[in-house]
Amino acid sequence: MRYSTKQRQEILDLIKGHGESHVSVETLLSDISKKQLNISRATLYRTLDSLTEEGIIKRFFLDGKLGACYQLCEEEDHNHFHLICESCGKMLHLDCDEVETLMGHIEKEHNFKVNSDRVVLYGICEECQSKK
Amino acid sequence: MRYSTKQRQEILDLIKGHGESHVSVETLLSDISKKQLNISRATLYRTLDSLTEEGIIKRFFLDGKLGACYQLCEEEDHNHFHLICESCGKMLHLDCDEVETLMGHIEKEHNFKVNSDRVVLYGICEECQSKK
DNA sequence: TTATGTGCAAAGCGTTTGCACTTTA
DNA sequence: TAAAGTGCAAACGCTTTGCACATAA
Repeated sequence: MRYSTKQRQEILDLIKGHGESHVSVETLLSDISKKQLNISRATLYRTLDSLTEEGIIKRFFLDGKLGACYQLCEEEDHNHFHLICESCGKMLHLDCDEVETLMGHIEKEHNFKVNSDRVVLYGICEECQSKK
Repeated sequence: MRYSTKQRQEILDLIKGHGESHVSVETLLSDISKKQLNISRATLYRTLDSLTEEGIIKRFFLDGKLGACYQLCEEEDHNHFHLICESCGKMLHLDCDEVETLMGHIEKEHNFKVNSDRVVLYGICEECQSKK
């Protein structure tokens, strides 16, 4: 049985506060100190682990960036990919027929069952393209 | 100017020995000790860094797996994605029209320029599917 | 011979853990 | 009050770095 503690609730709120985008542990620690919450590093890590195990948040790593990032899991009733801008770090959702087509193709023709939840396409977003 | 040393050559050979698949630092260290090569950890890490900077190999992280993995960069004359099996770790190449279609779609309709080199789709390969 | 690479050991840094204490249900 | 969570500090594991020595060009 899992207890609902103040720390757990506050950590989840912090992550929710970042909406759809990912948060690093570093950011969470700085959020914690800014808001003067009493949450130790150990509790933060332990809570992130259990939230991940429970499927409430998910963990991933950005190439070139040290340390894990987390974000809320979404209700998935259909496949979609994520786009992450290599320049600004922004995350976008890619949720269209072409994704379904590719997934279907890979499953049928390549006999590989893709876990779309984990698919991240890196690149450069519109804004960052026009900046240069 | 970059020197061509015995260690550098041996490290590159080890990576080449793994062909298209990725190698962890841990694996390289065990290769080194098996073959009784005189290469220190520090040199390994420094060499991996410089090979990465030079674009000869590339580094990436697998979710859930601690530590970096490396693999040879390929000559890319066309876009392709990688498939990595979450169960056995095997890497496959996905190089077909559907990838081109999706890339074109994302670029035109979503104004996002995908770096296909970094795209990894995780899932379960044919063999591992039939094992269960 | 001088710029670059190497080895060693120590330090760095994100993360985990042991243990005593606190809180939840 | 029993099971689960917390805080602290120490430990861990991967990676980086300072420094003296070795090697390539």
